[in-house]
Amino acid sequence: MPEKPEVMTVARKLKNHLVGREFKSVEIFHDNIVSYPTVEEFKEKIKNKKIIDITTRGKWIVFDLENDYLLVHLRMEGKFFYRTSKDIREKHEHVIFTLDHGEELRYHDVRKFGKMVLISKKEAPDHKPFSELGLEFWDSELTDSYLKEYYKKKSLPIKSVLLDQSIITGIGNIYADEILYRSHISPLRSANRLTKKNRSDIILYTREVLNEAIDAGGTTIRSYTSEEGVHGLFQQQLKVHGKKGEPCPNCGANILKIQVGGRGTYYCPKCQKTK
DNA sequence: ATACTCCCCTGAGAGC
DNA sequence: TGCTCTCAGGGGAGTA
Repeated sequence: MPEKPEVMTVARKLKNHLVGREFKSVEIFHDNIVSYPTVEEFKEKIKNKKIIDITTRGKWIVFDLENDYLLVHLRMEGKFFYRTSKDIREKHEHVIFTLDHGEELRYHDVRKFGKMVLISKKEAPDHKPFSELGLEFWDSELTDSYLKEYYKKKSLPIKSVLLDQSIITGIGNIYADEILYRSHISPLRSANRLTKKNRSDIILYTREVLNEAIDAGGTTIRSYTSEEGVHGLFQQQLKVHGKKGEPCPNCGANILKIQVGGRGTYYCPKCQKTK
């Protein structure tokens, strides 16, 4: 389940291999992966597009193609592999880009949850998904007063609000738990009842957790691995996520697992106070 | 406007 | 062994 650190790791690997190359054509084997424009337009527009750069915005991988952006969201299990036209297509390879030199970039996604968007740079800023993404965690505009403006309208649990990509973008289920643990805030607290100190801690520890995870190359958990060198080690530094029944590293209390907004949520009931 | 529910999709793991 | 059931979850759509 790639979040910002994993997406950045994948994007960096792709960049090293693909900048300066060209998409010759593309084959789509599962139409729902392409969310914009139509599949036919997507196939037509991608032809002979040179890859200038590869970056990220939120959890999206951004292929900079001169006049267009190709955006890819890996969702739960999306991965890229390099193959050649001689390799038979595997069961879960749904999109195959033909590059030069007979090489192919294949998008593999067991759950078929991933999404791709091909959009001109001109219309991109006012179009989904760019138009609905909040601040990156490193943005200097991410301040207590910025969060306050959003949080004051939110009675939802802070865990759910951390996953709202229109406020801070890039946080997913694993890092949300870790951020709240370090902030000593219960995942169940309503966002509009947080103190200024709570909001400042969220910003501080969001940056701390995500930067540490990036340094570790991301988190490798459950099915999420990638042939393209994403074998992150941050799972070794997780304090609460996935630790149900284990002692809290801080106080020794049993880590609990609950559901918050339909998401599995791990926390220490002693360190992370409800008020 | 916010918040809630359902849905997408498949494989892993539990229970029998 | 092999079957059926439940769960995992980011985010979009539809509805209250």
